[in-house]
Amino acid sequence: MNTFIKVMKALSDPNRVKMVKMLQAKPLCVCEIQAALGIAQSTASKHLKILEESGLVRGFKDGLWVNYTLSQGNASPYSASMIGNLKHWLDDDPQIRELMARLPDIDRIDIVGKSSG
Amino acid sequence: MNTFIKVMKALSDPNRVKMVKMLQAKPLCVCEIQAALGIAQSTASKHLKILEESGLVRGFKDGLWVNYTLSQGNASPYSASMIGNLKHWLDDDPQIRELMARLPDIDRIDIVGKSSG
DNA sequence: TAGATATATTCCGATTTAACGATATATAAA
DNA sequence: TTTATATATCGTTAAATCGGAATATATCTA
Repeated sequence: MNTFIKVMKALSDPNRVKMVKMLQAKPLCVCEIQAALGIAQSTASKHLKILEESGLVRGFKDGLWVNYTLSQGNASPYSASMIGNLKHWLDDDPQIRELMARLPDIDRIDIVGKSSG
Repeated sequence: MNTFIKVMKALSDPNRVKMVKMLQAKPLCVCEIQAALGIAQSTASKHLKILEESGLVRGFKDGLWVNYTLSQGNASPYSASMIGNLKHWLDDDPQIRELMARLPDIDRIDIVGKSSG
């Protein structure tokens, strides 16, 4: 029961759902997700932790960066099923469309140093 | 997006998930659900309202009673899909098993007057 | 070692949520 | 109309949640 509740709670927040949709396109680091959603770094990091603990995403450390990806059947059947559903769900949503349209322009290389200039 | 979030939020609470599982077996009125879960009447009523607004359940008035049932494809694809998933999900869960085992004994006829005796 | 940087964690305030008791509403029966 | 009863709503309280700023941690570079 708790495993199921965790997945439902993880998907109860618009920012976390947006993160899942973004990760369908490509792996992203925290700073890219933060930039795409326009939220604080700590907020992005915390949301990703909740997603990870639900089994929906995984984080792979690569030097200073942590690359997040969608889980691939390794976690619970609930998270696996929801990841499958979300492959097509919400594709028509205006917020999601706008976000996905901007995603190709989001790149950690462009983000570096943005805050100071 | 909001439609999807509502379904996820509705299924983020253990008592509401239990209600959905119970309604798989048979339609139930508020007082039966309240009795099965051991919660206050106002609490049961509010949870059912949240489930109804998410499209997961529907309430049919019958005199003094309101019979709640699972929705049947009339609502959003999200609620329809989750209702389908929950047909088999959580059947092994200890809390759900115990609840479902007690369900045949729950009947509004037996509940009437229970509080004063 | 010292400095820079990406991420995680902590702290705090604002909002939401869940629970209950009390009350309001609607309907059936007397 | 009065009484009883099933459900819905309101008011309140405690706990959970979300957001950002500040700080801690880890890693790369000089």
